[in-house]
Amino acid sequence: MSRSRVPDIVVGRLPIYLRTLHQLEDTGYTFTSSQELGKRIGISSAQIRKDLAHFGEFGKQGTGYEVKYLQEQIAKILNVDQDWSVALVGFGDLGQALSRYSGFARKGFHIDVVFDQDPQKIGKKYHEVTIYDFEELAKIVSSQGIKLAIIAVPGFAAQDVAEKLVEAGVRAILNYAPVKLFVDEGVRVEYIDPIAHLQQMSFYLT
Amino acid sequence: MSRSRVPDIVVGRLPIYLRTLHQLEDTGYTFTSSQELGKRIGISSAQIRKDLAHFGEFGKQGTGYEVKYLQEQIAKILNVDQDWSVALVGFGDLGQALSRYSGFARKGFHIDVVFDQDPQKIGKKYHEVTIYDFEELAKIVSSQGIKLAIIAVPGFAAQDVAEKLVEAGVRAILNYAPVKLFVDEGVRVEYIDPIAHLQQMSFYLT
DNA sequence: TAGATTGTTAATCGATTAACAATC
DNA sequence: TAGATTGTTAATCGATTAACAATC
Repeated sequence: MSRSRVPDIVVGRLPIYLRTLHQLEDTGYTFTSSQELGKRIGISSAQIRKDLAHFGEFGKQGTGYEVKYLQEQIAKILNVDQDWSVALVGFGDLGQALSRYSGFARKGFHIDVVFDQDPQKIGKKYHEVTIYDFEELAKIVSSQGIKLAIIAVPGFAAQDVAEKLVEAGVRAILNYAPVKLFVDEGVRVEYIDPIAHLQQMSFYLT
Repeated sequence: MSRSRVPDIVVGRLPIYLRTLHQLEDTGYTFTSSQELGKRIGISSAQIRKDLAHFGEFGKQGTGYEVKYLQEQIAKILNVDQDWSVALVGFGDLGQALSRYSGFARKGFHIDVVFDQDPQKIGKKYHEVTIYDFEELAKIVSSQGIKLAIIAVPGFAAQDVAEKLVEAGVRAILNYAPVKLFVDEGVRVEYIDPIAHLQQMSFYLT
């Protein structure tokens, strides 16, 4: 079964499944079912079973899924059964907040290098991280084999940063800048845009 | 033409259209076309025309759309031709970063009140914002008629906070906690989950 | 007029849901 | 055995794309 054609929308739900399985585990569940999961996530049980079927068979008729086992399997599928080294570009307000946020590391995404172009910041250490000159990005990212990056620079600079990152070997970018990024096919980009979400919701307000 | 059945996915694209129109305006464009917009956003021109058709006719055959006019119309549709007062709940690392982020206010979403349950923080002022006791949430939110809120509390506390917010009259919630929120029908919830995005992308890494 | 682009309808594509035989 | 739940197929639903008459 080739994974190359698993719909992106299905892959996007796997982290939610994983999260929910952790919550079930914390609550003391040993087994669960597609129905239970669906209820907690807010989708149908059929969708969960169909999603999982893309990757194999993980349950037992009559009894459902073993929480721990399904958790491990999904973690493996997502490649989050290992740690990842992440580059952060941009150390303004947002970048600083992201670098201080412990949630990334707790889930295995370690922000190991940070870049900025401000001479005031370069070379300094803030809360354990050293800021490198943006000029050194190519050298450092490629020598450390970093595949994941977070962009937290102003919109006008984001496309340029993305190109440099991809050039240096980055294959996936989490982009906080409010611009569409155009990158080589095969490089993944995900967007975080809270303003867009607020605007979408304000549509429904009176 | 009833707007009550505009698909949510269409509403979700309007902020992107708006953003792109601003960029075009900044670059000096007076007119644009669905093709131009589509190219910049990465979707088809047909989709843009079809999306806009839900709300009226905004273009001219042969010449396309006037940038400024379409901008104003979409802003009006989204209700972002006015300012909104926003409540922020949770003043930990994330909440502090959000309250310091000027991007919300710049787009008309003003974080006017902040709540936390930590007695160490309550009553203090940080960068112009005063922190209120979580106990006062109902009173303050309802008396100020606040309809929009941002949740930045730990996962285990989020559902409880959401219920209190809705009780106090909040109709739309931007949720940074990694949990599904169950709220009354008619209350909108959007989720910000960078970890989920990173995990989704790591699926594609080797 | 000729070229360009809209708004809209029909065709296609893909995702979700319903249903059920298999089986624990 | 009886009840529960899986994995999977078929039916439904909804979103995207293609195509084109209308018209600036």
